Amino acid sequence: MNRAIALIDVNNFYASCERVFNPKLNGQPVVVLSNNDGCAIARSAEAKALGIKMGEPWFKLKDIARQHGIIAMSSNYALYADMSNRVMAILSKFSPDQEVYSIDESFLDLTGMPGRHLDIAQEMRGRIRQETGLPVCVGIGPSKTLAKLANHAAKKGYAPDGVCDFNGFNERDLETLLAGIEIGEVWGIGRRLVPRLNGLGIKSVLDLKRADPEHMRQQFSVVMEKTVRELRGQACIELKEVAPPKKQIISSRSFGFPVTDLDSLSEAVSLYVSRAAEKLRRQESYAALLHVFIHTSPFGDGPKYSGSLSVKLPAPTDDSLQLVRVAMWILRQIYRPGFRYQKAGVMLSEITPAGGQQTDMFGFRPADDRSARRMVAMDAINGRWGKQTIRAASQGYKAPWAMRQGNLSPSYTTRWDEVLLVD
DNA sequence: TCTGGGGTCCTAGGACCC
DNA sequence: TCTGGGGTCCTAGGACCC
Repeated sequence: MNRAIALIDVNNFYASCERVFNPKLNGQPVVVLSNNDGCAIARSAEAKALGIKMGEPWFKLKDIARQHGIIAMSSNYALYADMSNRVMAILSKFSPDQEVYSIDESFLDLTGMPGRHLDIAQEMRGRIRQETGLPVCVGIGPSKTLAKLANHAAKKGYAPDGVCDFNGFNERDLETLLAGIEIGEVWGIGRRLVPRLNGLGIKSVLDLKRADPEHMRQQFSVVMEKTVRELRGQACIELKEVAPPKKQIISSRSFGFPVTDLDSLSEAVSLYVSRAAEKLRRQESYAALLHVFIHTSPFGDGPKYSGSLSVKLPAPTDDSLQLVRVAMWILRQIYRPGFRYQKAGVMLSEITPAGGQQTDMFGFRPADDRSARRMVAMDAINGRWGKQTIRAASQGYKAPWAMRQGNLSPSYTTRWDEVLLVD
């Protein structure tokens, strides 16, 4: 039996979330900006129609924004994460096999489900719209790559009502459709590969589908071979139903203003390490390698510097305080005075599951169990009383470098004091 | 003045070993 | 002067994704 994999994706997710709680934004061109209000990372359909590109710096858009009355919102990740959870929970009712692929996308395996898949997809759309207010599109196909492509087709209006099921197409119609889509739209074909493929005469998705998988593997890599096979309807990429633990954890931010002194950098790095360590403990892992980096802005004429260093830890750990200590040491090694730093960050890697390390023959951790108990207490207190209630002293309290958020929407769904009241 | 953040996988090439 | 061949492991960097 043909596989039927669905890809459900919220239209203009961040912009749509803002609209749910602020209907004045409906029909208006809306963009959501990245941290520091740096770049446009989400656009409503109206903003896209004005030619606003993904990732475009906001300061370059101010003129066109004024002309057309574009509304810019600072990103509100607490709100988007909460809305995402609601959408995913609704979708999970439609199939036992779900992969939450990103904050606004989910694969569902519908293979063998009774009833027309088009109807099931419409029911998903209806329930999500009704229960969250968010608009979604659904693409269905025999492989993940084709499901993604079907979703694209639905969004572009190749199929009616926001749903497209490639399994319901006959071969000729499907090929006609694929012949009209550029290869850059295919999942896994990015900026660099498009010109190389074009050079081989492969321009449309249909061309790529008709390429020889073996040959493509030789010319490119096994990834490309899988893409070609998936386009032919052969599922090569399985659904990942349980999210595997992260192999690396990054925490980094651009500063709201250039930072020059070691003290401020120390505060920032200390905060980032603590955040990364929290994520590490949440997935019950230890890290053995800590990497810290700082750099100046890559743009402009000012003097540029980029410093980074990795340190192998004496033993894998999940202890914020130990990690902060090492990070502070690294920072002192890579810091150079006289530069205007724009960004700092840390990365934890060589991650292994907790347990196993540092246990004696009876399965107990030796004396330094205090560290583990300290972290449990710290996470519990911060969970109860709010992030950063307890923290390393090196984090400081002022954070003058913190990011700018000029137009942040309230935390409608995650803070009692900001809940939207309707009368 | 102002340019995001967080991930994964694959490959090539060097180091090292026998 | 002459200087093999094959295997593994590791890392940096490139490509992609949202």
